[in-house]
Amino acid sequence: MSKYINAMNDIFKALNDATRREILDLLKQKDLSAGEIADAFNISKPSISHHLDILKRADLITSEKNGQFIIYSINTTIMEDVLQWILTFKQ
Amino acid sequence: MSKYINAMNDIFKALNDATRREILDLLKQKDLSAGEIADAFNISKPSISHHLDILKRADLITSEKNGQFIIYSINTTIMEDVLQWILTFKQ
DNA sequence: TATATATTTAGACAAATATCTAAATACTTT
DNA sequence: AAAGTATTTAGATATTTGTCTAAATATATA
Repeated sequence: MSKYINAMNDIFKALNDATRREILDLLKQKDLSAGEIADAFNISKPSISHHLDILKRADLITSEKNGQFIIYSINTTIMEDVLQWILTFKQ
Repeated sequence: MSKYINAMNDIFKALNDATRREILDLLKQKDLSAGEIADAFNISKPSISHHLDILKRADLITSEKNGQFIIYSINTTIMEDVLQWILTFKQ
């Protein structure tokens, strides 16, 4: 099993959850702390933390510590892999 | 919850499995019967049938009965929804 | 009509997933 | 140093998922 296939697995797994897709939609607009992200959902902070971990493992987001906050940012370049796969279906 | 979001859920759920993505890759090349698809994998026919059902519910494939065979075809138009969503991440 | 072939449905089960609460870690402020 | 804030880790649990075998359904052929 190639690294490419593992990456695709991680990406599709990460995208297979409405909450995680919404998190990406939020981060598309601006960087946010874990707490700010959690505040946007009726889900506990530990659960959001877990979702962030899955997105991070898929390389869809990155994080940077800023004092006591952890700021999450979207990594749009990884979407290119999915985009390319999708494009193979265009005729 | 909108119909759009349900559709996206079904699509991402369907794509979140390497076997199902491979089935789509096969059907990209040509229409195949359920048996021909099953022959391409080391998975039982009932399991493949279940995968086909999930792909069909997501509208990613269509099926047509031809005698005792059921021929599956890819529906590329539904990929447009995913494509559009992915494209919102391009800067 | 009986038998063979193609596919799905039903039911079971182990593994993966999303969620929670409680506790731990790390940083900031008083 | 103690208390407060931000976040994650740990552990538990209910639900979902992928797989299997056995049985049912539908079509074709002898």
